[in-house]
Amino acid sequence: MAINFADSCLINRMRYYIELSPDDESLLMELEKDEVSFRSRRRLNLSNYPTHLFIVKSGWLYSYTDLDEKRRQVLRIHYPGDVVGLTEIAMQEPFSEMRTVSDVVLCPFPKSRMDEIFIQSPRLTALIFSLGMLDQVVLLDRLKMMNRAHAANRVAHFFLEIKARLKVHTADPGNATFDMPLTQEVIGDAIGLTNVSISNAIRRLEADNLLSSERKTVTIHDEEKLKAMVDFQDRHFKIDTSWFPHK
Amino acid sequence: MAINFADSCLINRMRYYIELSPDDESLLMELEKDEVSFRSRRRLNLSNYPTHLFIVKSGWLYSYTDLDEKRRQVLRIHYPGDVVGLTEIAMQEPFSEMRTVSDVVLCPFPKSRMDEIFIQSPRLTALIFSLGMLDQVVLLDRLKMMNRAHAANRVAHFFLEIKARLKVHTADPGNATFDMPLTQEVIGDAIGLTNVSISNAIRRLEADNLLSSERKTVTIHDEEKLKAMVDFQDRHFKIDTSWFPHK
DNA sequence: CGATATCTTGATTATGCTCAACGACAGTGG
DNA sequence: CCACTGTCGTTGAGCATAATCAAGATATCG
Repeated sequence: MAINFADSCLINRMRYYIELSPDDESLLMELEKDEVSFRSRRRLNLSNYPTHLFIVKSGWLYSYTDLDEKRRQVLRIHYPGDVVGLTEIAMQEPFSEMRTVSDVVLCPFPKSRMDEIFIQSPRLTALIFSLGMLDQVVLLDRLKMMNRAHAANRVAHFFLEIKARLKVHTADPGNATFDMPLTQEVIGDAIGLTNVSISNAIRRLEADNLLSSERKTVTIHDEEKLKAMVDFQDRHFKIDTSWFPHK
Repeated sequence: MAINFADSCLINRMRYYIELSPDDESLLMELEKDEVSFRSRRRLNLSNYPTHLFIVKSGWLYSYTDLDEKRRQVLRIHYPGDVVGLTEIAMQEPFSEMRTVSDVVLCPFPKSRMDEIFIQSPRLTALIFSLGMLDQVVLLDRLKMMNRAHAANRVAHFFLEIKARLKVHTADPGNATFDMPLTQEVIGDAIGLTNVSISNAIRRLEADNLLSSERKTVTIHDEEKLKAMVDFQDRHFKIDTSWFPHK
């Protein structure tokens, strides 16, 4: 019955940043008691969970909103160790829909469970708050690229961000090659381009020998050069925990 | 010596959403003990406050990052009642710069003061957390407009967002006319257009009799029509507080 | 009042969009 | 095992929106 700590991506991710007390770990494990599985490439019907948040236990999924009949905005890509729904915690009605990219296992828990964390662990609260704010910074980075960068640079930045996130969220050792199960259409809807432009951009990046992409994987050939080219900052690698409560 | 509650935009804004206990109010008032003033249209030098956050007591300012020599991305507009710097709380180094739009009074307080709130008031913590997440939703709305909407719609959406925010942040009764001290260049840098395009877009909106803009004010002529046109949602008006801790 | 910042308007250019057709591939069922 | 289907990625032609460059008009500040 005891959950192995190593099984929880969320706990591993939290541990990446701070030391967790046994109490903190129990609090987090409590959130992953239940599991629900979803098949690949399905729209999630979460009407059974109107006031729940979800921890991603395995698989990729993304949230989006429709704009008109043919266009949509992909808001966020979710990886194992993410908490899905935090962004919407203040909303009375859901404002986004979800789709799975691969087979996915989610752990639903009610919003009100956040209370217990807020009440029992100021230190964990500070970390969750910080990670939420960090997501905002990542969003601002994306906004910046959308507004000002050309297609190829947007795509390169998008891939670098995914690589940086995978490194913290999973046991990824940081290899040059990593999984990219998203279709070009989804990437386009995320960074504001059409699938056609994504295709052209990737081919241009390949021609310049900066990266290559085949069969749902991406290989970064010269990470430093690429980072410099798009002014990429890894927001996940290190955060400021110096001000956290000590308890 | 006693601060009048009504003097604090932040407390007023918080009160808009939940009832504050006397302890909560003291916690918040503690944050506004110090004041620093800045002149209009200045770049803020905050190197004296490397680990501080700021409550905006009066005036408008904005944060931005430079992209290249000639372009920058305006990240956020800050109004009275905002907490500036929350987004960067997890960053070890500042990632944005600030400029005042009008004369501004800020109340600086150290990051670590957030601890006291986390430790002493889970209810206030829940509210601050929710408002942070709400900012993310607003950011996602903006991202959506940037990626998919044409110039005029972006500008209209931007104005509607400001109007909605002013209503909650200040004692603004929701008049059709409101202050808009930002230059067209700043607006452009915020929503990813050049000053030229902003000018054209505003003139088109005026020609269509949807709004008018003169001398640093904007008047919305048909708010409902405009909201429908750009699919605007007011994220500030009402938030879900049902799950908050009661104490 | 002069100096500067801001806004307006026009001509030209460029990037990405739309529309469209084709090829590669995976999954399905006969 | 193979034809069938649908998704996904590639490539090309023409088009549209906003960028750039530039000059003139207006407003604002000291």
